[in-house]
Amino acid sequence: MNRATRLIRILSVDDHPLLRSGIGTLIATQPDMQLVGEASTGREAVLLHRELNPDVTLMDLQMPDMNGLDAIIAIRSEDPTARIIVLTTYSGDALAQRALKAGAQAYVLKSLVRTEILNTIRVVHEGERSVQADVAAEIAKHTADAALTAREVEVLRLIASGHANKEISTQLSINGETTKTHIKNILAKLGAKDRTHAVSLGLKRGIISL
Amino acid sequence: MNRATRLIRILSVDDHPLLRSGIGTLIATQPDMQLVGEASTGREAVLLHRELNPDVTLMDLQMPDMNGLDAIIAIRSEDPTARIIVLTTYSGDALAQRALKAGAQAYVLKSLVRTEILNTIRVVHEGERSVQADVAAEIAKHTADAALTAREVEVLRLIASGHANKEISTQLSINGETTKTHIKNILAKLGAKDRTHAVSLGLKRGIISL
DNA sequence: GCAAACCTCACCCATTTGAGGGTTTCCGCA
DNA sequence: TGCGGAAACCCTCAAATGGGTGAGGTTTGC
Repeated sequence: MNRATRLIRILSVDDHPLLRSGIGTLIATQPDMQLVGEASTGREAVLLHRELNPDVTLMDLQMPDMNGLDAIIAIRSEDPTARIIVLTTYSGDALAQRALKAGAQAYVLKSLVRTEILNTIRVVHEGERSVQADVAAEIAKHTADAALTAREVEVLRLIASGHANKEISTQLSINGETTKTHIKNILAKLGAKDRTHAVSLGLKRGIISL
Repeated sequence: MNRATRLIRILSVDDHPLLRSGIGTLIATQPDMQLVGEASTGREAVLLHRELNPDVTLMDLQMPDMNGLDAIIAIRSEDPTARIIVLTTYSGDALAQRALKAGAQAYVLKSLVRTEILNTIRVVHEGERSVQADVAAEIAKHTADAALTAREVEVLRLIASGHANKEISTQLSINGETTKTHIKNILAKLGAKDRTHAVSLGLKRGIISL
């Protein structure tokens, strides 16, 4: 129970081996930290977390197989006390807000200098939430006006893939009119002129990704 | 002249400190390689390359201040024998082709396993052309059919911003029918179902950016 | 000097999209 | 238990989009 006598056990989740390696060496230089596992997909992360029960998990959001957000949800449902720090490339990422809502404790930009990442790990391990100040501001800017529902995000994703309304309706097993309703709501919420603009804004704000 | 007795001196250029760190530790494990410098912007890369004159440079394409492509052009104009390996996140990146044209020797995905990256460094250091040929062919697959003209890229960029055909026509001072023609050509070349899909593909292939 | 792109414009026509209104059902939460 | 949001469905109609096809004028490279 005494933190000073016990290493912070860390699980690192990222699909880029080079990045994981960077995190690994960073942690290796810290006397109070220990890397206990690495995962390259969300699915692996869930399994490893169950097995290792780390103190802190560093989680990328964009990954193949199972994305970071779903992984966070899965992990937190198994272990509501799990402490997870989201690592992401871009600020203004709408996924970040959802990740925090899903139970992540903090949100850190990958481009940050090492010391700030280490600080965040320690702060989160102490049990406090921590979100980068500028990131929080960036998120706040886009959350009040543009909070798409799960269904709308789904539709937006299909739009980005080039699907016509009919195809979207088929894929989601809903009526064509319903698809149009969703799209109208998406355009209104994002302040987009048309579907194409909506995709651009969605990408810019991290609501969807390529 | 004797390679076996001399370390491969490497310059690493990436705006993510964690990724640079990963590359650093990767190289540190290799007896025949040595990391001699790190840069986080294109501008820094040009200065450091001039100062250090490394054997091989690992260069990210997406960076603040000066992007990797411009950095490659600058470096190669100073030193036409410079060996540069492009590191990128996505395959099918149109920027990659331009980077090769600008004088880069190879093109490697960041998500590749470590050994393949190391192999590429060695091969490029040997000065073999085979890599470039292979990669060029690989990329040609994605770019031969999708070589948009300057005008078409301009139109695609405006589409991505959410502009309607009329607005595009006005901005470019061309007839509405001409705009339609350009868009038709864009859709055909990219193999896109509609303008929205074209934007997605354009982003994915690095033809345009947000 | 000619072929090959590229940019430009034109016309026809089917389909898709998006702006206006609506209604109903369900679910969580106060 | 009633309120609000989300999700589904319905209707009309003007505007925008995209496919097909052709055809001038320019620049560029062989």
